[in-house]
Amino acid sequence: MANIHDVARVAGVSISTVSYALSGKRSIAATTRRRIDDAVRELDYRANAGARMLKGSRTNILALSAPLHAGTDTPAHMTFVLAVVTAARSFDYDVLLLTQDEATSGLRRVARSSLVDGIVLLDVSTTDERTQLVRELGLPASVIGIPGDADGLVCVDLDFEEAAVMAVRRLADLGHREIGLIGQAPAIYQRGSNFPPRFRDAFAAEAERLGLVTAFTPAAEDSAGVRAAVDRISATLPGMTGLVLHSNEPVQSMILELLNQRGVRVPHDLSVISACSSFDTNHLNPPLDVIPLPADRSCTRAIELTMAQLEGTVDPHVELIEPAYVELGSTSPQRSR
Amino acid sequence: MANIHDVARVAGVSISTVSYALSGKRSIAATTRRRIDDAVRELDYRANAGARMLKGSRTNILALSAPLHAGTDTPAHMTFVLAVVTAARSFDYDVLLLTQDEATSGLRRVARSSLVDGIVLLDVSTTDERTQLVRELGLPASVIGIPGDADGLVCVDLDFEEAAVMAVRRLADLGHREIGLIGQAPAIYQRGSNFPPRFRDAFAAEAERLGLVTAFTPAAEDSAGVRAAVDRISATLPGMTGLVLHSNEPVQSMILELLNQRGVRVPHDLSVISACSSFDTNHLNPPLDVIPLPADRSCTRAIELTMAQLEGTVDPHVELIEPAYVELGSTSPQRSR
DNA sequence: CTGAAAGCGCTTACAG
DNA sequence: CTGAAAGCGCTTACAG
Repeated sequence: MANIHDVARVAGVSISTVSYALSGKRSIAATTRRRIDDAVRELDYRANAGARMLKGSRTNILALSAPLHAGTDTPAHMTFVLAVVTAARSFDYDVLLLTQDEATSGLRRVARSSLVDGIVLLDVSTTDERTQLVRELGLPASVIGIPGDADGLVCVDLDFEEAAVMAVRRLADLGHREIGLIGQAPAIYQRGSNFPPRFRDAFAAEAERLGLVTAFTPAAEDSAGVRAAVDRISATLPGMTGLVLHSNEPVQSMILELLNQRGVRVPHDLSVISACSSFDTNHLNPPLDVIPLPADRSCTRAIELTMAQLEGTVDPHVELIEPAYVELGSTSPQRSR
Repeated sequence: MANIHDVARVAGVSISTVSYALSGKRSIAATTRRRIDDAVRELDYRANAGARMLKGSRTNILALSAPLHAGTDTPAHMTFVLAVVTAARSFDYDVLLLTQDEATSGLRRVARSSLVDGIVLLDVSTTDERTQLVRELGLPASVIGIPGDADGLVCVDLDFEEAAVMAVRRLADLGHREIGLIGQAPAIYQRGSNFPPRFRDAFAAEAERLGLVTAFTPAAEDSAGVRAAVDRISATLPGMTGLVLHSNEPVQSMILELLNQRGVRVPHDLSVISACSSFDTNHLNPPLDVIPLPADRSCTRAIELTMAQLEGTVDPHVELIEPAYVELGSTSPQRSR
């Protein structure tokens, strides 16, 4: 593999000039620059990563801790992983993938050996041992999601409360007075994932504030569980004319099919909103109004904040991403019944 | 961050002794070793990754090229990604995740800058530009899957042909004479993924060899597509008593529910086999006999072969993983009708 | 606008 | 069983 001395020799300059030409950190005569560029191309030169890390004190690598728990929506999870990589690359950073097995030991290892310049934490639970470790390590770090104790951390997440408020108001504005929420699998609410209860509680609070009648049920992810959830919520709230779905794609798809089988027309008989979904609700039948879970925005912001921490000091804080409402025709004004 | 000089000072030895004590590359007096271990613990020392890369000419990092195409079964894909990371870690290797956007440029970049010691390619298609690049780069590399031109490459994959043969023989042995295969989404067979046609063609060939009557249909992944597929195959082969499913979990689940709705009992009326599935078919209703797609074995083997390439020369070759048949009660002898 | 040189933190022959 | 020293390939003050 060609090194910087080879390039310098071919270009007829010193290695420092080569280095400066490539980093752009000082001005280089046009002709010199051309000779260097030619040599680089001729030799297919790229600066040795190890040498850059050692000397430059920047590794240009980020650690991504992305544990995949049972019950996690894998496609959504993957969307976040890819969004992190894409965002990191836009800052010329590569991403080292750390998994469940090594949740804390792996972070400690790559941090202590200066393999990475920063850390991104995915899928944090209310109590997550990784958060304490990140505080200890003192490395730039961003958390996607909000742990129970966010003290001293930089966190980014969709504003799930505001998303719930938005969904409730949309239905209320259309005249619906009895609205339901079908949520995630029951286990999720126990496991300590923090956004599902955040959404559920804000939903209930806003509905109460507006004087609406509500019902909530979780939904297990198989067809029996989905059917049971729909039965349960219909029984609890027979007059329900608005329904919010906070669940993964297969579950939402099954719910719509079930409604269809039972002759419930969307939105004629029931206005339905898909909340915090990371997939394209245009592919559902019918397409659902959606408040998207914007993985790209969360991840881009998390990477930006990590980069900012590398530069100067960014004070620890929680940054909530404003939700947006996308109309796709699955809600309509309440009809008199 | 403590460096090797700090450790040497605290332990009262030279840095070379520290280095050798940590690498185990020469014998160290027990008392010396203890002093070094204590110092390492006290200082929470880990060798600087950049310095090791530079001097040691090993980075202990592998690049994983894992493009996520439209139509890819994301949970299966994620299973492979995690299995690669786990296997790599067992050799003290970390994994750098490269995505679709940078399919070739990213590989070129990390290879030319000596950031990685080797490459693992996931989800290769019949014609895949990454394979030619890998040949060019001359870095240790393993391909999971089999590209059209495997020349000069080290490839690992489940023996899909043998899996198809196994499924057909199982049904034939039980006396079934008319058997069906429901495959992946139609787009998959066009896109150039190579295992779906491999499975389909071997299924047909073995059935013909045994004098069985067969029908094949792809299945789009929504409920309408699944229903259409089941209708199609029932119409083509009204006497069908054996059915093989080569599809993702939601599709297999929908098929079983559809059969149940139509009063088709498994295995009483229809023997069903789940083929090359990366999920737990015990969670289906009913649980299905399965020929697993063993992501862990493929990935472990791919990593082993990459490590072997790092050591000496491993000749390019294709390595097929023997399929296994797991009985879970979804097949039974054909009844006289 | 350019170059000579120090030094980042290791590993590993070489020497004893 | 241990140490002094070279050198991996860069980046970046320092100097002109």
